[in-house]
Amino acid sequence: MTKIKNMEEFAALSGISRPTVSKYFHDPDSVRATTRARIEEALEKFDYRPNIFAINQNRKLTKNVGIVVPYLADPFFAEIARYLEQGCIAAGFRPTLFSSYGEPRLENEILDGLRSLKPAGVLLAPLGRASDKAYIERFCRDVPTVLFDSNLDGIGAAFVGSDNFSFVSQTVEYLTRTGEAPAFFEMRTPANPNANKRRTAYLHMMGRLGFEPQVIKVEGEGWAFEEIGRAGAVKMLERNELRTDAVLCSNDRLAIGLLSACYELGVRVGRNKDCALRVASNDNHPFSRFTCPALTTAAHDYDNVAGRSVETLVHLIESGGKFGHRTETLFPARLILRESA
Amino acid sequence: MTKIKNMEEFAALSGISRPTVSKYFHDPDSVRATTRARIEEALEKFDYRPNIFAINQNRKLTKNVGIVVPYLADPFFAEIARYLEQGCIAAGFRPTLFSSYGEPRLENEILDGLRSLKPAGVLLAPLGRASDKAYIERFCRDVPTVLFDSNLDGIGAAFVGSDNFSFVSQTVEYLTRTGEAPAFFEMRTPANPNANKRRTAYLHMMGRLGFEPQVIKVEGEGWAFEEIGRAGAVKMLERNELRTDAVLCSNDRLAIGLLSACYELGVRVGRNKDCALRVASNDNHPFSRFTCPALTTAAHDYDNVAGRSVETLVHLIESGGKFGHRTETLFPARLILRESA
DNA sequence: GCAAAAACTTATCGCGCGTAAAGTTTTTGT
DNA sequence: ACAAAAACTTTACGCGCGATAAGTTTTTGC
Repeated sequence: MTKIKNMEEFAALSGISRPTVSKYFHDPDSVRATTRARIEEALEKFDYRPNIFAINQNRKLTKNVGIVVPYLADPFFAEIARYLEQGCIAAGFRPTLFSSYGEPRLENEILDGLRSLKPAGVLLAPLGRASDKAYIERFCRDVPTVLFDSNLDGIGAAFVGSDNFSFVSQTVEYLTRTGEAPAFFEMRTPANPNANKRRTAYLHMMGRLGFEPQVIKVEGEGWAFEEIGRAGAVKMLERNELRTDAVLCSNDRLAIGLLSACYELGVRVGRNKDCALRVASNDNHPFSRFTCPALTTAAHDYDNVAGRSVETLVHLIESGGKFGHRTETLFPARLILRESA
Repeated sequence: MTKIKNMEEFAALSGISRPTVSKYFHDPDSVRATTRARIEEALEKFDYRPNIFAINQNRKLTKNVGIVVPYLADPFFAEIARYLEQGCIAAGFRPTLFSSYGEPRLENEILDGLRSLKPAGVLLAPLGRASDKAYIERFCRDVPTVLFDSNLDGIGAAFVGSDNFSFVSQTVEYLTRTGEAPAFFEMRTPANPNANKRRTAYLHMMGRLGFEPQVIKVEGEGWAFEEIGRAGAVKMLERNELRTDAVLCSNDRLAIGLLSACYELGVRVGRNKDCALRVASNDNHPFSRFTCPALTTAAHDYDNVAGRSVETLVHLIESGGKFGHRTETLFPARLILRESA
């Protein structure tokens, strides 16, 4: 088991010329089966791996893929990042995960750093409202990028996400069918464009069904949604602002805060007779099963959103980094009934 | 604003020789103030960045740092990863984040991939029991590595984590002082060595205080701790196994599941007279504030654990990758009293 | 079995930068 | 002001691999 320094040495030991070995590492199926076997035999004996920096320096197209999410400490993004990473690896790419942790400055820096990684493509869930859109647009002009989760009009080669109307229409329909029409509970200045789409969908659905809408906007900035939801809910409940006994939260993290407030104030939540409030929400956050009571929510299709995002990116890369026109793919929600509504 | 191809061109444009420019990028303080000014002036005008692959290929020591955690969808690890990333950046390194998602095979693959990144150092929170310890040990022999959160005896140049005895002693002391002595609630085969230390500390404390210990071991494998805790708690409560009215959970995620079970079964949790159970736990998980009731827990010193981990790694790197002897640094817990106990 | 196609070999260049040596200029301390 | 030290410039090589061209061997199809 000698230590192998470079591909030259390894090629000599395997009895194959270096260019052919190089071809093998680029795509094992591009060489003859017999030579592939000889290389792989040598590979077992000598445990050599090409120098990744030398590879990337010289290849025009690397196998790197950047995955950028707005806040990794949010289990929703951690979860979808997990799917995306696995999808990229399965497609033969080397994903690297980045989180901008809610800071536009950091988001820009990540894109800058990504540039110098010469990535074949990037999967980007932008911060949203806070994003430096011109900056991102410039980035997308240079690097094949698929946006996911959070759409920015016209930016990136494609968008893959969830159909917010499907989310809200199902919960509103369910709530109105089984009880009173819901109020809508959200942040005053949501970080994410999905929030706006959800509010619009709520207003639309209420109009269509002939109910009077009520939108409760709570104060707070940043990504501490649970605390913002809790504090806002305390105010809302103490002031008795609700004109109905049902609340639809813009997202599960707000709902978690709201349920926490209800518990503190002794407001019973659920669909039983002795309950004062029904609460539903959106996202199927990994913890929504464990709130008290368990949260009725509209679930993202994690599998399909992540899967299609990767597919689209691979397709984009194979198409040379440009699409004829920008596509937007939306997956519908799946309503998950639990105890809270 | 011409496009600059390489350092040669940039050096010419800035009026400084290439080797000096190279030195500047390695360490801006290593060049004279006047030349530094000239370079930085040119840098603003021309926006050039050295090719990161060429740098890393030729430097014996890169500025890369790998951060490896066992499960990034666990907000505890996402949170500590956030601190670590920021610490590494502040120290002038380029961190890359990896998660083994509970799979030993993936953990090994990450270490393999890390090897070829020639990292200056690695911050590793191993899976624990499931880890391939021989594999990790071999890795640590080649790459300067600081373990954090989860200790593996003798592996890595140093360990930084939390003092499990401090966690458990404070909660046990508090619970016994204010009511009945607690039972200990944990997984039968915990993934993490901290769990074993916590059980031992519990038994020790109970002995010291003269109480009869009771350890409840719930079934379940993997990293879905909430569901394991919930299912186990349902069984425990239905069978009426508890010989006390207080439960100390091994970690917050189990506690979240337990609280969920209590809610479902109508068992009131808290320190009020009308409550049937008190629940305390360990970790100060980001969501522990929002459980119902809010969870009394022993908090990790995120700041110090992450800060010291980075410090130790930087020190290790500056020492040439080896320490005289392996150090273990433990930070005590801070007891956080909330409604659950 | 034969020609064409496919896969291989040898040879050579280039990528962008780190690094070292030798010579030149600038700064420093007194 | 002067010598020593520090910082710079020029020159040159090497890192490990991608890529290409020209020539050779093997495979393929009929």
